[in-house]
Amino acid sequence: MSFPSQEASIASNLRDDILRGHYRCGERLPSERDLAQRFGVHRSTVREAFKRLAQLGVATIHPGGARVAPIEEASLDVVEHLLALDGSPDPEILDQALEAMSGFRAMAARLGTERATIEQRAHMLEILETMMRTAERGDNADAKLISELGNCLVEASGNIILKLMRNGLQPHGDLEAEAKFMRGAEPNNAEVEPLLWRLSHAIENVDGATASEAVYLLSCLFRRSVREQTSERQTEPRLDSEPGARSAQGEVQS
Amino acid sequence: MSFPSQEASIASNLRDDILRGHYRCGERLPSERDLAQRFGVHRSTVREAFKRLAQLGVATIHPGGARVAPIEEASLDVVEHLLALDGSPDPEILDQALEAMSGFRAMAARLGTERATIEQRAHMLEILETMMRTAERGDNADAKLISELGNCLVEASGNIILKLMRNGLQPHGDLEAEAKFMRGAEPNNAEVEPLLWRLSHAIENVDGATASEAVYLLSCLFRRSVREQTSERQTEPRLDSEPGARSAQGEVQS
DNA sequence: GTGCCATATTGGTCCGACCAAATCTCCAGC
DNA sequence: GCTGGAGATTTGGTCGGACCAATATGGCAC
Repeated sequence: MSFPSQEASIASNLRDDILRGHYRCGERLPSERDLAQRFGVHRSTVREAFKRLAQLGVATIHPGGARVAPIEEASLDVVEHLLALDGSPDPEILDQALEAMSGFRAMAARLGTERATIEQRAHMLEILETMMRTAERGDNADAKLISELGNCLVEASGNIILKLMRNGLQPHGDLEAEAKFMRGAEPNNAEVEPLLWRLSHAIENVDGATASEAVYLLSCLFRRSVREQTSERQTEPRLDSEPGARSAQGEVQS
Repeated sequence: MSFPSQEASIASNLRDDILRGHYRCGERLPSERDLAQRFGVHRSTVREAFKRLAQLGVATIHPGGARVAPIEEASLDVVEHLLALDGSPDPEILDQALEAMSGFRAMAARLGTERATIEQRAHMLEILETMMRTAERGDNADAKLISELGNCLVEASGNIILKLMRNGLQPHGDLEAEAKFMRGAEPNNAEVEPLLWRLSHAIENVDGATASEAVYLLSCLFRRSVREQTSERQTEPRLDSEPGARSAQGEVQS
């Protein structure tokens, strides 16, 4: 609770409220003095939180009052918080994130494949081999592995902008973070294997276009699996992890 | 000068200094009190600037001092400022940005093509037709048009994450902003035309993979042209626009 | 109802202060 | 000479209060 500074926790509160839709876009949010009183802190602390929100792109500050910005104008960095909202992400947002991740990996595959060093190429093939073995055994593919492969590709691309994009999609370089959302994904091994094979060959042959296509399709298998699983879970009662989360102000959502 | 608040201008100063490499990564930057005195403002103003930098990901603040963060860990939002540094962007960064933009458009093309409404599809084809006419006339392709096409594709994808990524690559939704860097690009029309043709058909036939490939190659033509032009310009003295820019602290860059 | 002006409100900045944690300094002890 | 640690210093985090200019608001005159 006191781990992060008060400023940080206030910023998080406000950010999440905005992302949750508690304030309508364009609406003025409470004044600094008001919020300071409400949170029991000094106004300057709230101001610092506001600066964060402004830089995050979820609010704009002008004399007369701070207003909520349309989410389409926010920073990529909001994705992380969008997915972490209320403990478990909105299925629609999650699907779009996985879709974007698929496209992003495809992009990284193209550039990374064409520019990888010998060592990087070897590492990628190694990861693919692990995935193939997993598939052959009939086990579920590990989402972490494809995340890691994506990271290798980004690294191999040597493109700083790609790295920055990844930061937004997969904060803290945390493989787990994304894999968590894909836990339980069970893509069909019969579909996965030929793609792994195709990808390996593309990497060996420095064929960016083919690698891109294969990675995209591969990621899409995960995405589809997650989506199916999510829609299943939606009908039955939730009984998995995150006990006690979602106790906050609750489901306003308008 | 006074248009932005003091906080904003201080934040910009520090940000640019960091991006320029004035402070080495991991190095402690001056204390709030120190900077406050140096800029002639109160400490709280500097603090607010620091919060921005922290949210931008170019610095981390802990008790004991703020430190410069490795640029690979920054937010995508730094790209804008990286390109605007010293008036004219570093050729290497510019090339990477155009490369990322190419890959990004390819991603958008895939998703956008598959999901566009009739109207969106028509609009895209319209833009392509304009480009074709330009090419047939033998005129230089207009970078703005391909930017606009990219925006249509992003819009058509309906993917919020893609929109957020675009914000980072092409701030303010400003078509000009990116096109400015591509001014003078003269991709070979003989190479451009068949790609335009291919792309049109892919959009009509809702063929995401082909559209993606075509858009990528198309964007790469622009990129290549810009790169060639930049390397040319590097040898001869600059005599184009932006008079008086680049007078700042200059080329430290270590 | 409409237009305008006085007033309350809001953000921007400043001053000065205290605390806890981190950093640095410097001297004792090995 | 090197090391370790106690103490002084610095640093960020927060607070209280204050002034200004721009904005928003309410109410009054038309």
